[in-house]
Amino acid sequence: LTSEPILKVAIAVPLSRLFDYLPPKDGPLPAVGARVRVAFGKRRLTGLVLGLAEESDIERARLKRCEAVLDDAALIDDELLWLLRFTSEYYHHPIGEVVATALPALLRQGQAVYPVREGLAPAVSSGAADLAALGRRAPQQAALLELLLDAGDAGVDAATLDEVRPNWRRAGTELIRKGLAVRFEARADDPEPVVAWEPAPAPVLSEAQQAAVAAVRACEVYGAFLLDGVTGSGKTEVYLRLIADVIAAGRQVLVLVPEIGLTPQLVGRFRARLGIEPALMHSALTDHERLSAWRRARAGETPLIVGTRSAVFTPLAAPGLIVVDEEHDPSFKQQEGLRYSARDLAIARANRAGVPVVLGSATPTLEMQKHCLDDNYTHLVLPERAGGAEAPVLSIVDTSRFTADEGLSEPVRAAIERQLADGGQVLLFLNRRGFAPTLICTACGHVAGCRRCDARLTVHAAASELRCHHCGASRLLDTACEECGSSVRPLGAGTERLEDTLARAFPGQSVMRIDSDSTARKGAMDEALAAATAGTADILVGTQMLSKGHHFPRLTLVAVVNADQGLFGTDFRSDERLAQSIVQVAGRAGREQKRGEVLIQTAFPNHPFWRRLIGDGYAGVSAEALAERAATQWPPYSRLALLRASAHQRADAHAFLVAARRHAERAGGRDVRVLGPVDAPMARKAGRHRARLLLQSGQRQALHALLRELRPLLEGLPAARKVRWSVDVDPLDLY
DNA sequence: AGCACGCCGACT
DNA sequence: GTCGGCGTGCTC
Repeated sequence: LTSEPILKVAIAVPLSRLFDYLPPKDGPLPAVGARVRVAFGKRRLTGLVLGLAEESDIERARLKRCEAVLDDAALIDDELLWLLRFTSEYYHHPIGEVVATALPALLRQGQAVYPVREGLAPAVSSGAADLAALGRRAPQQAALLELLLDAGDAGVDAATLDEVRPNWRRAGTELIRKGLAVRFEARADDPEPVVAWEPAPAPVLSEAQQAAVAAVRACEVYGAFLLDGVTGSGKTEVYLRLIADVIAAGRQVLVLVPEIGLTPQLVGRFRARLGIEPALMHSALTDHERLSAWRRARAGETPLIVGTRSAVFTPLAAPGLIVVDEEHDPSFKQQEGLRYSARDLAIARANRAGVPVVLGSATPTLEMQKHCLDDNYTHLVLPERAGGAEAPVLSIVDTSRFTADEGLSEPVRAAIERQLADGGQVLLFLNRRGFAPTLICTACGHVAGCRRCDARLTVHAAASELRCHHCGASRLLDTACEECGSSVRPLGAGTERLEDTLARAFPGQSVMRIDSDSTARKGAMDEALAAATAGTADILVGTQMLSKGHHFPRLTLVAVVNADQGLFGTDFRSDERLAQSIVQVAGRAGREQKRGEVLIQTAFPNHPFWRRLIGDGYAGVSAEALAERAATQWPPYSRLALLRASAHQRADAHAFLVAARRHAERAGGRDVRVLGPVDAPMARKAGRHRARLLLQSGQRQALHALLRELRPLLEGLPAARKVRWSVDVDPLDLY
């Protein structure tokens, strides 16, 4: 006689362990993957059963019994459970919290997967005769019964009854007592999916597209494919053929996109070409909409799921293909709490499910290209479509020769004039908000700094303020130097100043600035974009937020005002990002019959980066970066982990990382290196001091083993010190 | 994370 | 005399 099994339950607390419970007093054992309601401390919480065990570290007598089983079968199947466990292990994040992020809010709160439909139905034996018998003596009951008989065997929902006969319950109880009606409770299924419509005809594929489709089609198990092609090269068409295949085979496709708001065209094309309504998963859904989409995906009722990063956790009854569109987009990476990369999890999931994963991008990340070089992934290249718009001319403007005091150099000014005279629209891209990034004293050189952190303050002229773009602090604009009282001068140019300069340089033209300051008001962004698209604005000044997703038909010139930021960044991705954003903005310059022009203002015109970009475009830049990293940093570069800590007290964040570092160094014999001093300047943001420690290893296993050892140390921190920490794993060490 | 316990300052 | 501040510890 074996003893009762023990339930291993994941609970949403920041502890990386499972909690043991005894099964409920009566009723069947919960399935692995089912939710249970448990007492946890003084609280009642919903947890997910992740396993059954014979024994527990805690003696049985001290174990609590779980109070209720919320699902009569597994809510989460083995495939998805594996992904949740993997996520927890890989990102060193508590399993309960991973489960919580993966579940729709309503399920996390313990609601039933399917809403219950309750109502009243006529008893099989009842009929017109009973109606007559009730007669005038019981008119309420008679009327209700008539309603039920009209509805037939299926009966009527309580909700419907509430509407047509608000006081039906009294009469209903009587009818039930008399055996004339029965109460029913049934699972309310989701409505039938929208009837398919006639798919739009498919265009003829280019040779490269055919080859790409054939390569993925030939893959009947897991395989990763990098679909590399610029905008307009026909990536979507490749997705469409593959998706259509998979759906025809009765399986499901999961498509991850960076931001659903930016991809209405993509969803529209799916709809038109596939003749089905995709299920959308994104943050703008209500809890009920999200649960409904989740349910349908899980039941296999919807063949196509399109969603943003959290959609990687959508359950799939029959996965057949995973697509990650714009693979390089940073929004696939969650930057808070559980720091997961939806792209990497999508790859892991495809691997586990034994299905192909297609990663599309015009500017693929270095790590994906490295995988292709190593033959882990298949590189599918779509050349620019013949007959399409010609690629724009890129040229460099040397700001060490042409001064660009207020953001605008003479060659750029001349180009703007030329393009405007020709009826074109101009976009100036400057990734720096405000009037000027610095306020400097003309006498002593003092720079206005933030009092809350060590960043310099940005001048916002319209608001007459100095603002810290780091911690958010702001104060009134100084009229004189706070140190010596001499006059102060704004140095350098932000979007606000550039807008000013342009308005003065081109008096007759309309200048429009689009950045997070100008679009802070609700709806302002849409208005601005509408004006920009319609062409009512001749000159656009914008930050990063303007770099993607919008098409301006009249645009012929793009000027990258300050291109040097990305050139010498400390972030190992900064050059990659710079190339990506230039390629992105450049891709939008030019209209029919008119080749676009891209001007890049830089003080380092001879930097090899520009030579490559102009010569070979993004491929050249990334090839160079790949070669350079292969020579200097790989393989260690391929296994990185960033340990982040933040605390109210600077000393606390510091002490924490010192402890982590000491531990890491003791473990040094196992091929893990600690990079960067803990004493590097700590940023202050949102009232917290943040510090980071970079760990590097040639061996994935060794790095993860070390992080696992660090976990108890991290979790054992006194809560009162308010130290928060997280681990970033980046990113080549997946498969 | 939440929640309770526990010990020290200003108050219905 | 208590209410409540947050430091400390615990959660199967």
